[in-house]
Amino acid sequence: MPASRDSAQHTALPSGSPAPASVSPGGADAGTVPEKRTLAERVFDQLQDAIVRGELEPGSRITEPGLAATYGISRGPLREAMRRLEGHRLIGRVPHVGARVVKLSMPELLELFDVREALESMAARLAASHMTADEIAGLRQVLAVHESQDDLQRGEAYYQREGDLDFHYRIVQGSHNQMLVNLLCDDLYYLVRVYRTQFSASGARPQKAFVEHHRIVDAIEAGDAELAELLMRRHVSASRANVAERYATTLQDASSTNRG
Amino acid sequence: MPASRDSAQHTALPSGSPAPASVSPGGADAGTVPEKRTLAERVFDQLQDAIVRGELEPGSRITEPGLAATYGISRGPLREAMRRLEGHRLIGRVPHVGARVVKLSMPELLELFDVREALESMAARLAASHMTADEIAGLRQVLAVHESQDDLQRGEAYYQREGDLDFHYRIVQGSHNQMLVNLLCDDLYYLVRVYRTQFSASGARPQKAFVEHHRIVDAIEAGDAELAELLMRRHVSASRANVAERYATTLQDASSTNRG
DNA sequence: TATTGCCTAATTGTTGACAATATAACGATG
DNA sequence: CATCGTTATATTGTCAACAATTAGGCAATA
Repeated sequence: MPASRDSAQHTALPSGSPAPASVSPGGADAGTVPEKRTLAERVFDQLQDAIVRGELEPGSRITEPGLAATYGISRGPLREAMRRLEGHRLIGRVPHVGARVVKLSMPELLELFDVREALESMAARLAASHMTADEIAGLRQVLAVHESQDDLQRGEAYYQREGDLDFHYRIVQGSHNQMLVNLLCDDLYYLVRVYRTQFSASGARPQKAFVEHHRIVDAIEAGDAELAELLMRRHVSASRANVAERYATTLQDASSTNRG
Repeated sequence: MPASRDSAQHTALPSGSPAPASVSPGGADAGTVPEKRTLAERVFDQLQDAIVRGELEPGSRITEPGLAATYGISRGPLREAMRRLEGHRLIGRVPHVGARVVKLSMPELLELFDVREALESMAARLAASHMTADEIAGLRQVLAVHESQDDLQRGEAYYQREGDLDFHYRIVQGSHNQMLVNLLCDDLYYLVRVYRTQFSASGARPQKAFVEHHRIVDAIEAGDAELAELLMRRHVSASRANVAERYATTLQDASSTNRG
């Protein structure tokens, strides 16, 4: 049983939604209960959150005594949490030297997009075959919320970004391939969020993305695996191209500024 | 720097080969040097190897005092190694209960194949664009050794299996996408090896695989990314179908035996 | 006999102290 | 003045002991 005790709780949806199962008692501060989970697990979640939200400077050094003091635990469980973070690539470690918060370079980000393209297109393909009616309904609801919030606050809205990730998240769930779910939801999507805070990436091309999202759901609902795969591949690829182009522009501006 | 201190040393090739860089002093028993790496790293490698080779029964329980005694270390580093193994999905853990060696079920194995299909087809596509002449030459050499050994001992040869993995391994390296390399070489390929020992899978359809391997290299050498991707996808997919069919046959035999 | 409750034993979770290593500061020397 | 070697400090690696939790055995009871 390789199982999956992970598979993060996501769902930025404000109101009640069909949503997957796992509600888990991990939501915010659940009062002052003695906290049943292990210290290592708790501090792992806290550190993961801190890194993803950018509260821990990307690339900054983190020391064990420092963190242990901050979180009020000893170094034992802390080291286990750090080893886990290392596995998820949220921190980098060098033996006898120390650990640093992950700092994505643009090449690495583009690598991430290629991996996402491969995995998410496969997820869409499987989702078209395996997704249940309920799951598809939930997906449609995500899109609805998604758009209404875009009506409210256009542009690089916070909820738009989380909403986008929620959309992808649900399709991956819909693949019913647990290994895929673990890879994307437990590892890659956290890196995506790190990137978004690190580069303070604007939601980017929301209008086009909306249309693409709808087309993908249509294909999934129609059970057209090939089309769903193709559309998702294009969707991620376009997102990647968008980022790459912005980056190229930035580089160009910088160099011209340096010259002038 | 998410870096990559991992990326296992593979290479089942008997003679000297161009091979990638990282030779590292991790080769076999290097005498009686004081061993520079940390205990946690060493025991991680040892446990990983023991699991992959099937020396630790799949699904069997492993206790910390037991392992600590076996490897002559304390529980601290051992727990860190186990946390890492957990991240690589080679063991499953439940808090306060214990850990078990991974045991792949057939559905999980088929999931693994789907993920491989997605990632490796992407790797082949990138390899077609980014692989150097040297790397391609090395790849061809792998194929040569591969076939000559098949001449020697036909069928489910040990080297054939490792050779097959070596082939895939090098193409992934050739993608020059470090994230892809980490995912496949550090995680998935170990699971593949677990499966091979667990199901004592015969190399399976070696002749057909040979031809497919050659076609893939041809496409990569020609720089035909689309074709390389397509061929790799078919190659993995065929392998999956082969496994699935064997499994179906096994099930059928079992049920008819039960009936008869 | 099956079930329930307690109790013992074993294992996991956590801690603080000790040893080994690397970074940085500092002074000596060319 | 720059460079090299030494020392000092801080951090990481490792260990052994203690606390908390779980699983299994055993007796008592319906």
